[in-house]
Amino acid sequence: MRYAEHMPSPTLRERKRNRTRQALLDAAVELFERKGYDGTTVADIAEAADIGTRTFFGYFGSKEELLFPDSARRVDAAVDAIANRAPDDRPVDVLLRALRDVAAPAGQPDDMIDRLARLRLRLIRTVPAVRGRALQVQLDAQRAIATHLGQAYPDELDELTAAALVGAFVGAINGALLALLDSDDDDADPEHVRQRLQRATDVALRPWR
Amino acid sequence: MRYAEHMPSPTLRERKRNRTRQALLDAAVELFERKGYDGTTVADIAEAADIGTRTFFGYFGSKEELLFPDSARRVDAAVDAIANRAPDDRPVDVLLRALRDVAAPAGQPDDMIDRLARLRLRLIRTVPAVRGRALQVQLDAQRAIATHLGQAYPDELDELTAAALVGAFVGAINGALLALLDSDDDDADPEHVRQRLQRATDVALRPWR
DNA sequence: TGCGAACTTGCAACGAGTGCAAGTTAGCAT
DNA sequence: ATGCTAACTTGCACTCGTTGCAAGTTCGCA
Repeated sequence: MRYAEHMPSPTLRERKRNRTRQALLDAAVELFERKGYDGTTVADIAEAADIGTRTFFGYFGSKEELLFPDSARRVDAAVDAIANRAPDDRPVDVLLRALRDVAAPAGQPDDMIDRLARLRLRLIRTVPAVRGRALQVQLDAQRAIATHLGQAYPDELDELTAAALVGAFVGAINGALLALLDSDDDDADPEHVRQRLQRATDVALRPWR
Repeated sequence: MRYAEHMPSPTLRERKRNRTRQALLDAAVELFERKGYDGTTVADIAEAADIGTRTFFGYFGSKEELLFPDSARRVDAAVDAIANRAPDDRPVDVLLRALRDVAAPAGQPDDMIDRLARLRLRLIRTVPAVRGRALQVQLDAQRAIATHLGQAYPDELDELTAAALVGAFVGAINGALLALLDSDDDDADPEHVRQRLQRATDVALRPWR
């Protein structure tokens, strides 16, 4: 598929680097949960991970980036989903599968990842800076997906239509999800929520099918 | 309609305040154009408007806010458009009119507003912080419109579906616009841009007609 | 065993944003 | 007019995110 270069961590340096990176993530999640996002400084996180404050920025470009550590991998997964389409797939089918991979990338369920996901969701709702960053990450993913989808169906989708299509789907899901989040009858039934979401986006996107 | 309280600027204080606010906006636009967004400090802007740096934050909550000075008015216009719908309008029709009002609020064309709009578009493309803020403003507008649209058609749209629908529309337009903007790099002619925007929304919204 | 590249770190600095306290000024009732 | 109050302005000191720079340290590899 193409993640061959991530599997073996051969060099010592690389292993150390990964360990430090993970330590930063763990420390950040723990501190954000305990003292809140704004109540936690980058210096706190660095100290908890036992590195110099300055060094933090060699690992993450900003404080917010800690909350979206795997955005690149997710986009890759979506792009792969487009590349590996079946010959008789329609653009909409491919897009739906790609979007599923962005939302929940393949891999064994991991406690720490789940914890991060929940934390992220809460912070997106409550911290403007985090919300802003989330929207930017989403936009980047959207752009990448649109480009690849357009290239996958050059005859049926010009660049513009591909971008509009992807925008509509992402926007619909995003809007529904947002509404769900701030009409706070929150996370009761994960399955029930999924169905409501499915129904809402189905109605909204019917014209595109 | 409901902007009665904005027309007369009776009190001296209020007039002065408006003047200072406008001076800040003018200074900001001029400086951003001349020295770039990141090359301009809040202190620069305050000095150019002849007020103390500290006072700036009594007028705008942040540097980015300077670029979205009328966001509240725009949302109001969209909400009004929903309230003043014709009895036989379909949700989609209403939504279209509301979105048109967000994009270009009614009022006589103003040079300074046009200049600001162009500057904003350029900075959204080039400055991440501005892009993030723009997305947040858009999201807020989306939320307000979805709520009111849902209330206007309580029988046909539940909150969730309304949110998904609005999200799909906005997402489609946004996606198309984005593609258009970063495919071609020109932005000079105001009329050319308008046509381009028209074409993008046409493509984006075709499926709904 | 070295040598160069990559990494770490402290320091100084800049800019956004905020709380506070002291001074001004406009609005308004008398 | 007079004076009281609320609103506004401002400087100061401070926190925090972020960056450039100039050491020093460590690793990979020939």
